[in-house]
Amino acid sequence: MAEYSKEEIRKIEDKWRQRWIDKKVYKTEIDAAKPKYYVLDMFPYPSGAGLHVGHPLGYIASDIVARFKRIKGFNVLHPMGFDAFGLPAEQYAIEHGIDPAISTEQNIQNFKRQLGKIGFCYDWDREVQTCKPEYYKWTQWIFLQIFESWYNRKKQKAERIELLIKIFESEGNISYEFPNTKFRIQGSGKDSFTASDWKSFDEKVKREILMQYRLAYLAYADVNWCEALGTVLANDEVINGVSYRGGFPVVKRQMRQWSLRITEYADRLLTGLDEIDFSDSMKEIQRNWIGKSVGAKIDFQVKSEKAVVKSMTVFTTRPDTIFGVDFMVVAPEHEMVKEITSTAQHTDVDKYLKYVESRSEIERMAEVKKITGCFTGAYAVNPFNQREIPIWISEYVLAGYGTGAIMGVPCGDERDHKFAKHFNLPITNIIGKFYDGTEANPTYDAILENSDFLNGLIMKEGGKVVIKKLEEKGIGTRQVNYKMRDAGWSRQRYWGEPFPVVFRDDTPYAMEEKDLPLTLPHSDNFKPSGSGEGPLANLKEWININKNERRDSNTMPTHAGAAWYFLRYMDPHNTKAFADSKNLDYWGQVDVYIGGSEHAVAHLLYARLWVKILHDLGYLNFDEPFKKLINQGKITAFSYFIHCHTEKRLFVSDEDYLDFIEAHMQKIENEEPSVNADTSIIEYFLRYEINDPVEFKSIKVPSEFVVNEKLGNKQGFLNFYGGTYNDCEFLVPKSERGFTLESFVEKMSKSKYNVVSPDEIVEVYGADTFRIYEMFLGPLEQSKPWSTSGIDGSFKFLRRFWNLFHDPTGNFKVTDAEPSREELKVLHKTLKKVESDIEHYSFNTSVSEFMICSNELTSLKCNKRAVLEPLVIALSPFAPHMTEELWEKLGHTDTILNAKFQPFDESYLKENAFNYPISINGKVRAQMNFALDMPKEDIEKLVLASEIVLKWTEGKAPKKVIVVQGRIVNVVL
RNA sequence: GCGGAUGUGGCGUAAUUGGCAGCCGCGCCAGACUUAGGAUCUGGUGCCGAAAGGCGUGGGGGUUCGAGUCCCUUCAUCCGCACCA
Repeated sequence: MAEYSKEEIRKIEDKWRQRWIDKKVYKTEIDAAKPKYYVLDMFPYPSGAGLHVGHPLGYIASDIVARFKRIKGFNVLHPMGFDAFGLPAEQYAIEHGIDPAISTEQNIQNFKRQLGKIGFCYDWDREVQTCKPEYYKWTQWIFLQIFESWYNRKKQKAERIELLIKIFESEGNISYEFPNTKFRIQGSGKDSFTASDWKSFDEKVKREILMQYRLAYLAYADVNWCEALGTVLANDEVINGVSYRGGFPVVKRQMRQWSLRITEYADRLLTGLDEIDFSDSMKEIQRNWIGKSVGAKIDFQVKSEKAVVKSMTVFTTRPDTIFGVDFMVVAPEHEMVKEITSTAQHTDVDKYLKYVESRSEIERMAEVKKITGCFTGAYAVNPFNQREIPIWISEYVLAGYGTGAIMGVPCGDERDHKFAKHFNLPITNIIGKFYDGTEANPTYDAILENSDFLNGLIMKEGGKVVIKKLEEKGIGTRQVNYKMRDAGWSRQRYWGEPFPVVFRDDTPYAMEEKDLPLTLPHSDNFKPSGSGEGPLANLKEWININKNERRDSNTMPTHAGAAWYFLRYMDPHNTKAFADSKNLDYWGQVDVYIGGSEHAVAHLLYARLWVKILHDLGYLNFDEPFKKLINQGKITAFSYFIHCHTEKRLFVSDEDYLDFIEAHMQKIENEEPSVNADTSIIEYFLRYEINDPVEFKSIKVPSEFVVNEKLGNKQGFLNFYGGTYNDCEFLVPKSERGFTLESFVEKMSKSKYNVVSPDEIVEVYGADTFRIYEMFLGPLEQSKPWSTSGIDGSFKFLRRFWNLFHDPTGNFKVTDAEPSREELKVLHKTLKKVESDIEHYSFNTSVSEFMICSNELTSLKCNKRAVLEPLVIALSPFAPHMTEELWEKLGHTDTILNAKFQPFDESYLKENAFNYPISINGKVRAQMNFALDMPKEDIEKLVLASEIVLKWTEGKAPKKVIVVQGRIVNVVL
């Protein structure tokens, strides 16, 4: 009748999925009476390939948490949406001429269809799609808030730009220097102005000055220009000098770009990490990316022929080593290089600059160990002892970090030391025996020598002393530097949010809120202009509003939509605000955020930044978006290959192939095979006149033809290659255990023929088995290759659980009989373990516990309601369909989602006796049962008197007896 | 080079945080049943050994009555950053 068969599963799962939709069981509303819980998945980019089995891993985990929290009495927000703007849809459009809006919509429908089959408890009424005008209206609106604000360093928070204007009107910028210290006011050429200066500036100059302070600003900046993609890439989209997509070369180029002044938030992004629960590695990646270093900025006087340049500034983290400076190095791109180069060095410097220019980014990165450089002929003067120090240029100093100039301290810095040795520069030792003459020592513990007023001081203390002296002399100060750059926010792309600004006289003005959204115009030409402007520049009537007004041809990066989507879920249909405060205050921070670690820097930093800005501007009462982050491991895939001898037209199994290699290697090494080598395999292949394993080629076998690591569908495989191999013979494997294939782990990808879609698994086993199996694979955060071997175990478990409620003929049979103490113990043990495991995101062990429980109840033949009902509830987060069906069969009319998770009762778990392992010298030799409250002394006596212990002690008194109550007894001889 | 993580049966993994190493599942072995299925059920299964017993958590050393767990050292693999002064 009602066996847990594949047909029955399909019926049950379809039935409940439909009913959940009809009854809107996942609809979420604010409920002040309940504590809230916000469970968030990183929303997917809807790619054309659809979901593969890796995607749902995190979604299943978060779904379990959401359902669990719900039956624990929380009001749970668990939404889903789509990160729908992005490059692939646009590239697809360029190749196939299909509007990204259409292909994206199709992909989203496909994703939703696939997600719908797995039984997730998303409230789809709250779905967001970042490419929808209703949504990106608010992305643009938030962008404008950022544009209309500046960072008040004194208060360490963002404020409205109007406040800054007020300050300028009353005192100029005396107390608020330009964030970009190189900026000079047009006309005056100065970097500061007074209140009356401000009033005298015209509109354009005022706007330009304000632009220097805005948190979203437009500026010429070195950007990563990728010729092949015809666009600018963010730093995190460039890997080893090539684009992360396609691997095309990337060069530096100056462009007028929008940027977010994230560097102002560097410190808060850093300290904020202390109050959120991210993994150590994730925090470390962010810290690394922010790259804070504390040190000093020091001015050195410069002596050069032309004497145009009076001084240079270096950044150092080690001002304490000031007397160990033997040379200066500036970046080849440094602006003063031309001015300070002496006539004698002119040719050499020119030659060197040409060489540096000729080197691509990739070469520079690949050859970081290569030491190059050139003397400029100029000198810097050590401000404390007037020593003249030669100024060099070298590519190991980066123009973009610090001041683009360093002081070389060869005894303390490894790179400086190598440089000095390479160019035969003298090395001053200021750390005595800590420097051995062959290797730099970056210690902080040395007592300084040869260091004038620092002599005798420990290095750790020296820095402060030096900074104080520098400040007295007015030639230096404490300085903090960050590796992190401001975030480039413009993309020369079509498929993204247009910037809600209007240019008048080349100056951007914010659009008014009532005119938002600035919708993305329809286009048939998605190709970038290639000159640096995006495809929107092709739409002349859109770009040029009128003679004096122009729009921005760039769009925002995908990060924009993703930087705040978790806020929109709280109030997704609001047309008056990005979300109202009632919703924002109720749902607050995301309690747990589950997603991949690949978003460690970009997405998570931008989301944190936007929340901090919105917090500063008074829209949010929290300033970190995610309380806890969990990174699910990647699911990789096995790719399979078959060994083929294309000339002899033979296929051979991996097993035989490996034996052949082994025998072959032994033959080469020993002239003749060793005694235990299997020589028959060589003879076997000799029959086909095959002498060497290298004659075989590996041919890809798409994973759909593979069953349990073996070739499962021979004909399918042959058809896949269109009959090319139909004449090939399959050598019968020696073990006769099936045709094993060569396999290794790769990323799951359409092009690698190794993608496994959840659809096929759900089709065969049902969603519940799929969910259980993915969780049972191992710890959530661990990466693992996908393999279906073993999924039967999960299926069998569910069937066994189902069978507890049914008699052998499949009739529902649950009794109201009193459960035995033993049965109750099984129940409460399971409830206890499962609850704590879910709280710790240890889903594999909770599945394991359910298996143990159902095994035990099966052998107890337990079919009692009092035991089974709480278990159905407990299992419902993992297997929602089956448990909902059982719940109904148990006579309930409401959904199991509204049931209550039964807390375990410790009293059922209490034992009064314990089976002590008795170990002798740490080795367990026996078991003895004693009452748990039996005093140690009594246990000791009984143990020592026991036959087994007497056998080992041989009558001698033991040295020591350790009795740990409720744990173990150890007798030391 | 720096930083983070991980090493346990044939495989995926577990071990109440210092207390019986190998739970649960796959696979494998044996048996039962049978409508012969890639089904189901029962039992077994770390390695060596006939057994007694011995050996076992990447290797070496240490602390401890007791170490997969703590400390030192070393090796391997994966991930992130990488001339950041």
